[in-house]
Amino acid sequence: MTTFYSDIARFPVSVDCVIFGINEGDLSVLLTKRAFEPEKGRWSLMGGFVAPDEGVDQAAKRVLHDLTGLTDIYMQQVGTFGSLDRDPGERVVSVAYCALINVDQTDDSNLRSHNAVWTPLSAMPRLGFDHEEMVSRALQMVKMKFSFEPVAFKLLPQFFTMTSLQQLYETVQGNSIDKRNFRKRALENPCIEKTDLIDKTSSRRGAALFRYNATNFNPDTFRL
Amino acid sequence: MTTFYSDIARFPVSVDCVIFGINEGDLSVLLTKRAFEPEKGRWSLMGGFVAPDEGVDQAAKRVLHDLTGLTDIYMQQVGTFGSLDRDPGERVVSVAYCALINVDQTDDSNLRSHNAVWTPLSAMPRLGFDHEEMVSRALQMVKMKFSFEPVAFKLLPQFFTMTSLQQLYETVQGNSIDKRNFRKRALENPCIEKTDLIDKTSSRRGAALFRYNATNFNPDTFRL
DNA sequence: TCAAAAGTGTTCAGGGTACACCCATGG
DNA sequence: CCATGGGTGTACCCTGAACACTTTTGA
Repeated sequence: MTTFYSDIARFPVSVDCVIFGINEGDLSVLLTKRAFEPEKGRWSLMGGFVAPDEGVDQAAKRVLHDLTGLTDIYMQQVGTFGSLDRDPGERVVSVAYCALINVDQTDDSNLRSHNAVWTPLSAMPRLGFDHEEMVSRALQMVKMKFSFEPVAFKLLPQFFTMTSLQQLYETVQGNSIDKRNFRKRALENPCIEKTDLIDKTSSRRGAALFRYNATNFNPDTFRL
Repeated sequence: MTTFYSDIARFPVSVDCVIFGINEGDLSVLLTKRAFEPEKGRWSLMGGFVAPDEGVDQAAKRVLHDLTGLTDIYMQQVGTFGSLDRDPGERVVSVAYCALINVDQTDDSNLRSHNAVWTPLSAMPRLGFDHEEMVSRALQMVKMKFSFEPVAFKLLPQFFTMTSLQQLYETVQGNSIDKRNFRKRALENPCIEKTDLIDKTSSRRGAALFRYNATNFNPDTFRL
């Protein structure tokens, strides 16, 4: 390859992943306790450097995959953080990504070997670098999308009850929602399908299980 | 400074600016004809490389300032483009920014010396690199913000008529708006203030000039 | 006097919100 | 039989959309 650019600075480029999941009913983020300098011993997001033979988005998927074992995960760029002093080790430009995953599908032993822990948003420790800013920006982005895009289902198992879906919306949006209004709105979306399955774990009566069907998703009418 | 990271790749990081303005009534973008390889002779966004002693956001402001002479300009990150092959010259990671400026305030001679031209969105040529994607993403972002944030005023002169404000909204949103409804909504926002000034250039009767007053801006109620 | 843009209220419908009771079942 | 969560319909209000005529003044 011919190189046209000379005399210009080059920087390490990293990706940092804000990974959201519902753990024990709480909206949580995967955090790791750093095993290396800089910021050794502090909690931080899972990240990694972009390699010469991979795109930046690709690097984010690799980091997520190494940590969780998951592939084909929806990831969204949150933003790029490029202040001079954001990394005390060296000047690094970092691209933050946000992922929404179903906690049940993660490989627990893998998480343990990376010192990764699901941490409820309500009990977040201080994070190293500018990772708190990344988390809050990612959260804000998720909140915005929740009403107009079917992102909630990425956090839930394939089959879920209306109550669990509603609780998820209440958690993320931080308010309480009227049950009847919520169910009415939900069922207006053809992509939310009732199945014949019944969940008996949460009540004596049993609750119908629903499923998200992407085939019936209509981006113009979806609303929740 | 101690360096903790070794054996990792380093890349040139660039910024590219999608600069919107209203030129002769058209929503336009500042494009330049590239004077250097790669992609010499093609139209592209104005960009530059991030220097070792400046933050990424700072670099974007510098590029904008060099081109337009403007300072203190609202710039918003659009996203980071990091595909392997996005730049034929060398692998470059680029952060796209979006700026909204008032065309009247730009230094025309400066623009000329940079081969920069205001180009209506309706007559965009093909752009080099992945700049078309950057423009469309930036435009989408502006459209989203237009209703809920007072960004329109960044494109207009300090004093403006209701009609010009409405035309701007119609242009950006791509629809036509009822005059009475628009004016009613506009005046519900205390940050839009009527002045005693009258513009006689656009009609025999003369139109009242309004002003955006940031002091009275309320982020929770603003709507247009 | 006429052309051209400025300015001004009301009506109606649809969507969103508030609200309370019966059902099914396991223990 | 009772405690627990599941499931259902209606009334009202308010916001957003549709709609037409008068005013001013320079040429």
